[in-house]
Amino acid sequence: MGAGGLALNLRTFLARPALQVAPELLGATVRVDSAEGAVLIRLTEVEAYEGPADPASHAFRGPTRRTAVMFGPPGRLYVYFSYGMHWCVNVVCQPDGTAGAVLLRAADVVEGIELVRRRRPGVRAERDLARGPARLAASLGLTGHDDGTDLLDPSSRAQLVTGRRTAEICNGPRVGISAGAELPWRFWLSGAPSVSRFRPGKTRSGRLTT
DNA sequence: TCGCTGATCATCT
DNA sequence: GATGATCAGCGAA
Repeated sequence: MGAGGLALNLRTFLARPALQVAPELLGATVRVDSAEGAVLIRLTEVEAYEGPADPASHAFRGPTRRTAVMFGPPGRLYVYFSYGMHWCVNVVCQPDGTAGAVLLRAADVVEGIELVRRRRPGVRAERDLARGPARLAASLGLTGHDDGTDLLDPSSRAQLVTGRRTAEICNGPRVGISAGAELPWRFWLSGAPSVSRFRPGKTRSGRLTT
């Protein structure tokens, strides 16, 4: 098959608002190669961050040195350092010149689980390996060094492969933000064991439509 | 299972 | 100088 054509379709797929792209990324896989081996994960939870219109987005106040990648072409990784100790990974959306990104919040490890366990010693449950944005980044071995990596360039060590969804999609409020927290822009696969347990709002009966 | 807290630093005001 | 798209560990219920 023509890898170039596939990449072109993916580019078009990603050059849309994050709100549209985010739910469709669920079930897709991300592969990251390294000297130690490859790790393959299947996305189970994501969050949409739009551009300047979204008060919770890093792009809210326009482009800065850190957020420059978000304003560039779609299909690249936006990796940022958070809370002084964690890395978080986004996939850039929207056409070149417009900001938007999808935060990768959780995933199931499909391949390379031995390597992931070496990277995350002390984690027992398999579902916890990549549950949460910082854990996901750690599992993949991604850091600020990978900021700007083009997921659609075959020579990149990180690759995005669209996949078939196998479960229903749920949505709800985003996690860990103050502004725009009421927007239901977090999406996850129903019943996926690796989905974050965080439920902001403290509503115990936070049952979302099936 | 839930809720609180400390750790720790790049980025921006 | 303040802030944060977080996590792990702890104690209480």
